[in-house]
Amino acid sequence: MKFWQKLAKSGTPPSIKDIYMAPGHLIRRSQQISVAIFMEELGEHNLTPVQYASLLAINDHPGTDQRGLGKIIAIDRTTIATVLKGLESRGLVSRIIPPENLRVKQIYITESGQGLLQNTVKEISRVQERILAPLSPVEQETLMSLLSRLVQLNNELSRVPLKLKS
Amino acid sequence: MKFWQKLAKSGTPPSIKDIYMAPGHLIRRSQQISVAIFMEELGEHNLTPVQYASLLAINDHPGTDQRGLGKIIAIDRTTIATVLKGLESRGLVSRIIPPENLRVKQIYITESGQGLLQNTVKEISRVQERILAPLSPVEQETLMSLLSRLVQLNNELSRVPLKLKS
DNA sequence: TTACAATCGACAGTATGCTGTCATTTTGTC
DNA sequence: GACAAAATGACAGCATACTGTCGATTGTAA
Repeated sequence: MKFWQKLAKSGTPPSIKDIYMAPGHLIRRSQQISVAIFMEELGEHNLTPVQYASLLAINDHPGTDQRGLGKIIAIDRTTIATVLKGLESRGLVSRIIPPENLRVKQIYITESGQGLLQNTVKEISRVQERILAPLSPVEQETLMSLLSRLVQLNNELSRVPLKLKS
Repeated sequence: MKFWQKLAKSGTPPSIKDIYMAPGHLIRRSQQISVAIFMEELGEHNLTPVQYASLLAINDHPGTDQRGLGKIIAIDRTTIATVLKGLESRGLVSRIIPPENLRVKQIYITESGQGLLQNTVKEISRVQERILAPLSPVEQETLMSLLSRLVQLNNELSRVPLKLKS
């Protein structure tokens, strides 16, 4: 029986040490560390994880509108709008209102944006390496596999479910 | 060889499908889902994950100052200050400047705060259950163990290393 | 004791992440 | 064709997360 089940039965609030073993805390810490490593490697390019993921999504799906891009990488509609506005102001991306649908803004990557993707391949690789560095190769595989299942099967629970573009 | 190592060798930027398998993305998604589940269970108590962790830390280490509390749960000095200000305004916590050290604010949990901890034991238990629900009991153990090692060994890499209070 | 260093809270600024709401535009239905 | 419903971008508001900086306070060493 897990410690939080025991606590729930006895009605006792957890202590701090319990928190250190709780999934929510471990996931939050992992995210903090993952972002910190990313910023160490990509900080000189002024790139954040979300900005990078957005650039990649645009590179793969040019012409998609803002909300659509958000769904591809599971980023909130408001957040993706802010991110794209920033990327546009840096000349990495262009937002175009097509004449046939004045509601949407289609996003395209610029040459500058593509150049940035080319120039960060090694750094991106190092980020993934460093995040998993404490684990053995087999353990790394196991962790990725378990997280994949966790994320896929819980997908609809998140506020912004990831929707693959067909 | 991992896909990002192949890409780094060939100098090719990843595609979106690569991202779906990358540690950074999986960890970010896990965090989104974890927070969403927490808010579903605790939303009616107007409690966020960070607010809850802060309350627990204060309950366990009453009288600690703001920065000290942050170190216990790996929360940035600015963020913890904002969180504690909010908790104080809701009467869950009191911030006291001790006469012997006018620099610091010692934090104490109020009766109201302790009551909140008592009234959320079951919900907190459900949060942990639901996050891990897609995995079998053995897989849950494995995941927690791997994440623990990842977080402990990468601890110093994060901007706010977790420091256990002795 | 005086000068310097370290510590702490607070603020400004930036970015992510989410809710609700609004105006505009498009689409679907009668 | 008119009208309601759906879709989209934008904004306000709140919470987390981090950097850099400042002033006030405390500790240390010359």
